[in-house]
Amino acid sequence: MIEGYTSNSRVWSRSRLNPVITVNSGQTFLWEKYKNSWYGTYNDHILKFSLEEIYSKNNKYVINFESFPRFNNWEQFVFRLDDDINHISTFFTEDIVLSQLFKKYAGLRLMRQDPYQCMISFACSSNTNIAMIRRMLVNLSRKFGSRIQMDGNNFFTFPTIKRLHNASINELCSCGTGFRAKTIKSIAEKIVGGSLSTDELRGFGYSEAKEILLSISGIGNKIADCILLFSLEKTEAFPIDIWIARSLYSYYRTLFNEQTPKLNFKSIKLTVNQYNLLSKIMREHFGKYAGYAQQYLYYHMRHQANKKW
DNA sequence: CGCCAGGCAACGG
DNA sequence: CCGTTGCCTGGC
Repeated sequence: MIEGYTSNSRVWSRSRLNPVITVNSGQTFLWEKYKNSWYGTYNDHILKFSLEEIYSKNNKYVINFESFPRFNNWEQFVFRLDDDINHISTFFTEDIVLSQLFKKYAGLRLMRQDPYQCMISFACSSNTNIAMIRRMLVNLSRKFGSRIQMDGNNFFTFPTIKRLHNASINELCSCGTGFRAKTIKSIAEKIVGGSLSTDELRGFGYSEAKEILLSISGIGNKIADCILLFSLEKTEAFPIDIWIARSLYSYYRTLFNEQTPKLNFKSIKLTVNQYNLLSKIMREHFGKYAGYAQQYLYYHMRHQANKKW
C-alpha cells in the first residue's frame, strides 16, 4: 500500500488534485473502472487498485492494490516506480517544451507491460482507434482467455500464446481483428515455434530488437517502437504516431531545419525514411529517456485536443 | 454514401 | 527514394 493519489487518464479530469501517477490510455487497453476500483489485465493476472479512504486535510488518498493470482508489489513493477522521475526530468531541463510539460503533467508515467500481451495489443492497433483496439482485445480474451471472478464482476485473462496459435484465422477474425488476424497468427507461430523470444528481445539492444520486430509482417516502425518502449525496457524508443508527428511539427521544426534542411516535413504522414530520420533526431535530442518525452508530448497533444481517453 | 481512425506493405514511377 | 492504394470495422 502506498500513499498518494493515482489516476488513469480517464479520470484525471474529474480531479482537482495534482495526481501522483497518471498513465496515458494509449499505452494499455484492458483497464476498466467499476465503482471506485480499476481492474486491468496483465497476461494471466487481474490487477486491481482502489481508493480506500480520503484524508481531506492534506488531500491524500490511500490506495489499495490487489491482484489475482497473487502478484506481489505489482504496482511497483507495472507503474515503473523504480524509475526516478525526478532524475529523468533532469534530462529535459534544457528543452523549453519538455521542461514545462514535466511541470504541467507532473506524475505522468510509463507503464511496464507484459511483452507478449503488448505485442498482440499493438499488432491490433494498426489503422484504427483506441475504442476498436479495446474491443478486439476484449473479444479475444472472452473467446480464448479464462474467466476470473472478482467482486462480482467477470474478467478474462489474456489468451495464452498457445491458444492463439491453435486458433484459426477465421476465429481470430470473428473478434473484429480483420486484416490484423494474420499478424496475430504469425506472432503466435513464431513464439510457439521458438524463432521469437520476448526474453531474448529484452536482452538485445534497441536497434537489434527493433530489427527483429520489423521482420514480422504487419509490424512496422511505430508499432515496433511501442512494443520496445512499453514492454521491453527500451526507454530510448520514440514512437511517432499521428499525434506525436503533430507535436514535432508544432514545437520542433527548427530542430529539423537546422539538422536536416532536406527533410520535407509538410505532411503529418511520414514515409519510412522520414520516420527513421525524425526518430533518430529525437532520440539524439532527448537521450536514453526519449520514451518518457514521447509520453509527455502525446499526453499534451491529446489533452489539447480534448480527448477523453 | 464517403470519410476517418494513434499503420502497414505492395506496387509503380 | 517517393507517392498512392487497399485494408477489417464501426461511427459519424
